[in-house]
Amino acid sequence: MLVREKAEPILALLRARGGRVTTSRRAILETLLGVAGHVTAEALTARVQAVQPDVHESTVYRFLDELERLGVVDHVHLGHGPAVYHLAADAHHHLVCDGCGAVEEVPDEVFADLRGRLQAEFGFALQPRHFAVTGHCRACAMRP
Amino acid sequence: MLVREKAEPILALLRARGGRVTTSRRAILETLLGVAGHVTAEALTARVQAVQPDVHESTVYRFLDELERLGVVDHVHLGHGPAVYHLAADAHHHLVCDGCGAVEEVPDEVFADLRGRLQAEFGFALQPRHFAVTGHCRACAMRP
DNA sequence: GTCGCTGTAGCGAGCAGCTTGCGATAGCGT
DNA sequence: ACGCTATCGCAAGCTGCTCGCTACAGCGAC
Repeated sequence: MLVREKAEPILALLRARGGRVTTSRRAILETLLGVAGHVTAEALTARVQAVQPDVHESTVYRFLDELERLGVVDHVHLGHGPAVYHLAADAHHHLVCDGCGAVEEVPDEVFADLRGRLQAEFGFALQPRHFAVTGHCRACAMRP
Repeated sequence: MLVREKAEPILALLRARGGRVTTSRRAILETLLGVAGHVTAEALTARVQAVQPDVHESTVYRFLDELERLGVVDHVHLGHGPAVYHLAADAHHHLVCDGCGAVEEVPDEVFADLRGRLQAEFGFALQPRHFAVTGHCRACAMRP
């Protein structure tokens, strides 16, 4: 399983920081690595519990927090619902439609001009990852 | 009181749509008009209750919703806390610092290039009002 | 005025999405 | 194998809103 190989260096990093590698954590990490794209904490918990039934929701939240501190994952708020988690290596930005909720991923490069401008004019280092950028998708823009 | 004059056309609009003007609603609207900038629903409720003690939190939420449907106010999520409400007429965007939580308001015009690009390349009509744009302010960008 | 239809109010309970305190358990360095 | 302590599962708690209910109060019509 490729996932297991990807998990090892992360677990090693965790250990190096004085953390402990438990069966729950291994299950959570491997599940997360096996998911393509976005997952909510709830969905991730459900998937983990399919393998290790008594891994608790709170354990998942605590470990995701830890992984975030290690720089392995990020969480993003796409709208009014739960946050979604994804691998930090897979960095990108999100356009979310206010009308239908559709999510489109866009490369960082699209934000280059804005980034330069905010830096120059406001000294602000843009990092638009934590919240999605909202608007209306092509289909929803047609209607009022 | 200037606020009372600004309230009237809005209340008239509300009435025209079949809504009713109650003392609670008048108090909420006048309080909102008297607040410069952003308020959370909770803070607004507290201010209203200083004048009309038994206006309930749920009434404030319901009326803010209504005002949002009328296009009078907008709510924005600046970060992980409660949403803030402000007058729709006072439209602008928000830069929020992930480090210290500082909020900077920027004119819409700064987003013009990005808007054009997202429109051209993705057919996406940018409306980045509902969620703040995150990053690091000058001070926080200095430190890791 | 006052009648009556119906939109709103206040209240309390409920809900989603997370967070926390706790005693028990299990990693991992020695 | 031992012991320190990080982490666990669990339940309860918290915040920020939302909803269902019944009584009340706008507002148009008479």
